[in-house]
Amino acid sequence: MSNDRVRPGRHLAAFSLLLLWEMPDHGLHLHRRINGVLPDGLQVDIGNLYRALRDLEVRGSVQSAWDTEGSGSARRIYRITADGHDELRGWSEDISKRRSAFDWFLGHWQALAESDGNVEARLHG
Amino acid sequence: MSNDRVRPGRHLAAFSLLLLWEMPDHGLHLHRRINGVLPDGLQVDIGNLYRALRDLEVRGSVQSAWDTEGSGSARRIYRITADGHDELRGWSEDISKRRSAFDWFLGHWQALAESDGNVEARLHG
DNA sequence: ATCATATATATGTAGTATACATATATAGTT
DNA sequence: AACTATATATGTATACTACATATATATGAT
Repeated sequence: MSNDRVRPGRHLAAFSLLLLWEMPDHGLHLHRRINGVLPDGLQVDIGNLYRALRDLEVRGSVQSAWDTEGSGSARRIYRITADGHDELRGWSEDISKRRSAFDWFLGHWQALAESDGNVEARLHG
Repeated sequence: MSNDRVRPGRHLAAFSLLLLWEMPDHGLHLHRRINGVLPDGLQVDIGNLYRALRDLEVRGSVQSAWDTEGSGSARRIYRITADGHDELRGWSEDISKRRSAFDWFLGHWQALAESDGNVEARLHG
């Protein structure tokens, strides 16, 4: 449970769940929040975010309700569920592993680049 | 250049290039080396590795040659090229960004989990 | 009133990546 | 000759990403 949902690449779901835990939100604003924490080059596509949110709702990890209060177009507000917290725990384990792998990669890349003079050349050249 | 090849998910290419920089190798042995540095749950499929190596060769990032010396079946030995080093530099930038995003994710997840008592419950409960 | 723009939620689709299954050939062992 | 291990692949369904387009409502300008 929780972990059998975790598959490679689906980190849009992970970030969505985490930010919805911090605060329930609607798609477009969540999009700004996600892209606010992601670096350039990893920015999320709004269409894919809407799809990810619907998928999360289908599998019960979030619930949504229309919000017609206030001004502007109606917004669908998403909030995380108990199942969503389970899924999120699975994501944290998955992402922790990936970060370890990336640490290994970057450590070894730097070591090789330095021994090859590449980094020295770019830093001091 | 270098960076326009970097696309999400293709980290098999990144790890292959890095390990081939450390040492030229053939597919099956490279497979063992990659899985040796990757944690459980991120293990690489051998079929996908062979495909990744052919793709790398098509775009000029590695070169291969048959090795019929020694005992056993003939092996196709791959070695990284100058273009491969360029591609690898792009990967290191991409992976560095992803690690930052993962750092943010894990930091915030832990903070939320602690404030929610989840981690405390699992550690001391 | 009407036109343009912004907000908000979607769908269409091509290319790529991943997981899991299967195929083919050669070499070594009994 | 049969069996097993090594080595290199291909087949394929599903999923993810990027980029384009569609639809509806609300707001502001003229």
